[in-house]
Amino acid sequence: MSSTTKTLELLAHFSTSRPEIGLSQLCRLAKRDKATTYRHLQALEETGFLERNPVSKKYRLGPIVLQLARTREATVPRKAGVEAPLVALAGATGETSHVTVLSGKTVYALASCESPRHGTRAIIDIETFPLHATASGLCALAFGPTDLMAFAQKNLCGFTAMTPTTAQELENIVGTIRATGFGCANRSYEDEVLGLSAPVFDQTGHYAGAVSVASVAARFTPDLKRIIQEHLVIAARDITRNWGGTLPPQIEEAWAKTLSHSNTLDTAS
Amino acid sequence: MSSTTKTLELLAHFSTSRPEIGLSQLCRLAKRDKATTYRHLQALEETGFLERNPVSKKYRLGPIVLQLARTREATVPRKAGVEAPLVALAGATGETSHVTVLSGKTVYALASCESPRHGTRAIIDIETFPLHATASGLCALAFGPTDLMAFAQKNLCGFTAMTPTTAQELENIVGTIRATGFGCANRSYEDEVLGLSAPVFDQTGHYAGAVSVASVAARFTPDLKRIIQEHLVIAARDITRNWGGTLPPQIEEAWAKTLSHSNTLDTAS
DNA sequence: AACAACGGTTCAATATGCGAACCAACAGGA
DNA sequence: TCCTGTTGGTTCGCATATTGAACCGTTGTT
Repeated sequence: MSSTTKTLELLAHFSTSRPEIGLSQLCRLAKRDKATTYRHLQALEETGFLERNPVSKKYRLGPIVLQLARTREATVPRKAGVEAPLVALAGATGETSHVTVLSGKTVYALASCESPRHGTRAIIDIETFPLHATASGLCALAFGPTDLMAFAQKNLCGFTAMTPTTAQELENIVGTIRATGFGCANRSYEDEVLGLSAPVFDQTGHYAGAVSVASVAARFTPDLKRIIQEHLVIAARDITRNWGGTLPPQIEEAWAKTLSHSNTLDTAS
Repeated sequence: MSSTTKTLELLAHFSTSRPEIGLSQLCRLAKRDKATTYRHLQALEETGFLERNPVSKKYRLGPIVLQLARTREATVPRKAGVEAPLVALAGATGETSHVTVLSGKTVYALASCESPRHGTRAIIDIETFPLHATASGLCALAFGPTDLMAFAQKNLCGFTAMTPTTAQELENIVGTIRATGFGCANRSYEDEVLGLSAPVFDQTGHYAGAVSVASVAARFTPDLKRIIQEHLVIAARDITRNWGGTLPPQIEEAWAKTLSHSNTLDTAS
């Protein structure tokens, strides 16, 4: 791993829930040496990726990332095409909805939207999604580049008792997803959360990301599952269209087939 | 210069006007070795800062920057981004300084900062600034949305003898502001106050607001004007940067031109 | 076929990053 | 007051990761 990679990985520890980090704290989070981390922080500071909070002396993200984000969005307008379908999806299902994008071998959160319908709801506070344990990640394995599966199988860490930890388990799950057209992660990443997702495609015709609904497992029913799936289809179609892509016919067929007899499927599928 | 710094500097070459760059092209732009640049690009790609356009094979910014921007926006709201430059501006000019934002057709005060240097000083105690009579308002007319002028001309109320009250007067003033890059309101809102302002831009590339200095007219001199203008430029650059924006080149050009021969201009300009 | 430009790779030399150890400042607690 | 545990920051010798000239294979143009 290059020095640059290690440096840039430090930025992943900043989030809305932990927006400012001091040197020692970051060393613990990243499990790194203090001197090294300090030099890394200095490099990030002098390039504008981090700045110091003048009062707390801690480090926080710098203004340059706003600049880069604007360029990215101007280059690949993704975020703008997601807002409306996402709000509609959260409203229709009453559950937290989010969109992820696949870049290289990593699944990133792009946007998320909570529904106020229930007091308890799933919170999407991670930046990158494990391939084997989340609905979005499984969707990428099922419909994304074929070399992703081999990569995922090298890192089958268990998050809950339900997390698939063998290559065979994972293959089976992905096979089901290919057949149904919907990613499903039943308490495999967090104990109380059940995720459902549908793939989204871009103008190159490749898998681009997934739109997902994270439901509280305790209130999940076959009825809710069907409602979520129906609206996932709508959202996936909308977003795919907004991104200039088209849905492969086999995806549409899988969806149609799944929905036509979804009442006969149980929630564990 | 560290390896990481050199790597991160590569990202600066991506912009809305040049959103995708190939290896050789980037080597020329950055005046770097090809092998080195290639490794740098790989580091940026595996951390998600860059991704390959699957059709053109060129590099472009990755989705992770959107994530970082969201965190930054949540960490440092707009108001926080003006504090430090505003204090510096007030300190350097010895005059009351403030920042306004344009929202719809209204110019609001966002923050203000007084300097203790003089016993008499301008007090910014209004919440919204008239478009045709204040430096901030005139700045919005000169660099903001084009439909603002028509709106302003419908309400040319006179505050002092110097307030422009005809559409033609206002057009002339705004024309001067576009040419110089600085808003100027010479006793047109309050009898004893002369305001100078510079525009600030946000991540959308649009006019976002103005940073201004309100000076007591009686002690205004060409020397003070020049000092204020120089520090307005610094503050406008800083705030624009903190808000994730970039200054249009024509603004920078206008400033450079104005400052290069400001000693030949009188205070009434 | 010749040519140029492209992305990508090799390898010796050395610049660069590394981390244990160390400093100074600060903040409770006894 | 001392003691202890923080914090951010620095030093220095060693080892290795980084460097760039040169090279390679492919693609597209003339």
